[in-house]
Amino acid sequence: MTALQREEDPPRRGNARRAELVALAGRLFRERGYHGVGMRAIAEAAGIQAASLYHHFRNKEELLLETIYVVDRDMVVEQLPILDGPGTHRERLARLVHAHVLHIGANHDAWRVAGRELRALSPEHVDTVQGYRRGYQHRIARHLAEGVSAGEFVCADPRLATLAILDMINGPNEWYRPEGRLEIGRIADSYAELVVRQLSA
Amino acid sequence: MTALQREEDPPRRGNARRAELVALAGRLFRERGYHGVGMRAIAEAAGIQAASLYHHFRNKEELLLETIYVVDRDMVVEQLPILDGPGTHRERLARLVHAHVLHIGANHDAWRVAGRELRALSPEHVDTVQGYRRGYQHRIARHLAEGVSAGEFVCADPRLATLAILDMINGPNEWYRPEGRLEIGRIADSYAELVVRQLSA
DNA sequence: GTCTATAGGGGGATAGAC
DNA sequence: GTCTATCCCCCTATAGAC
Repeated sequence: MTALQREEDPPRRGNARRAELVALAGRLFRERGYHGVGMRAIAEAAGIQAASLYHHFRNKEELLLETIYVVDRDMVVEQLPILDGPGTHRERLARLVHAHVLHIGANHDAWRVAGRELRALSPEHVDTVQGYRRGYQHRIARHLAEGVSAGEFVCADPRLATLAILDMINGPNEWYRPEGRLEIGRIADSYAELVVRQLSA
Repeated sequence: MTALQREEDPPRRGNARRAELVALAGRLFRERGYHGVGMRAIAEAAGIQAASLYHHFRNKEELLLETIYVVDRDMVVEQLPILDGPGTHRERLARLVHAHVLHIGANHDAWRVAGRELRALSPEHVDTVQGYRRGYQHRIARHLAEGVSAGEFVCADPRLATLAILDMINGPNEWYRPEGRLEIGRIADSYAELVVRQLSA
């Protein structure tokens, strides 16, 4: 976890220009896919030449990596501690699901990219990101198992139920549109309710 | 629907070689992504030259289209009629979910590609495929609404619940491995149960 | 039905000036 | 920090022989 403070050699100084370029690339990656966007297109959107991007980033993959890290690190570092907070197992799970869906709504460029373009990373970076995802998943599975022991949940296979829940709550990542019928807060409410009901007798 | 009998000019004769090449390309697309596989790589895997592929297919996209059609047409034409069969609303829904998951297990190359590479198709082909998906989705939403009327289901928003269910039962597409811990039939059983429970009071 | 050869373009990335 | 110029590779697709 602390490895993330400086996971790569180049200094992660609070560079506004850099963050700006990452956000810009993230939007293009979401719209056209990582392999569908060239360095020339990213540069053009930023109003500079392709070669200038290499002053800010080692290579194209670094742009993708930074986009994906934002999402997956956030989920483990900021959302997951909800399960260690106060309340019953049901309440804590509902709170996590709610926060998870809101996070998708607030970061949908990066989420879409993280969901689709993982394999475009190098094997080592794929491993790192998958480590985060496994951490998130395992913590939830443990929460379900503990909820079963506490008599709050009914669930034959907590690991499988975790996969089912994660696939469900990650779903809005693919179909949520800010201008659509459903406001993200309402989706978050409904999903928290559906998940808890799924785990009740 | 009948448009699919001959949706493109070149005759869809029962060509074994053609089907073989589609299956081969589908596997590569799954492993490396559509844009990550070149015509040279597909040809090499088939033991021929890249130019020879253009005797069988107009272009690269046709290879992708054929892979995706198999999945999405099957679901509407072969699986969806389950909802018109005998049984209670709960039984029919459970049967559909079960069949859906088994279909993923039996066609996981094509499913993975259909799930990830839709946007690589031309806009017209995207529309056609999305038409199938909307048909599938709307029919399920109607089933849920009818189940509510019949007093079998509890559900505040059938359309949203349909999205939640579909995201959940499409999930194994991303993580199911034939050699993994869970046999596909067991996943299908569990998911049918989870879905029905989610819709019960 | 498969081949060789090639057209024509776009890809990521680098060198070195300013 | 951005530029111009350029390298080298791979891409899809076509022409035409066999």
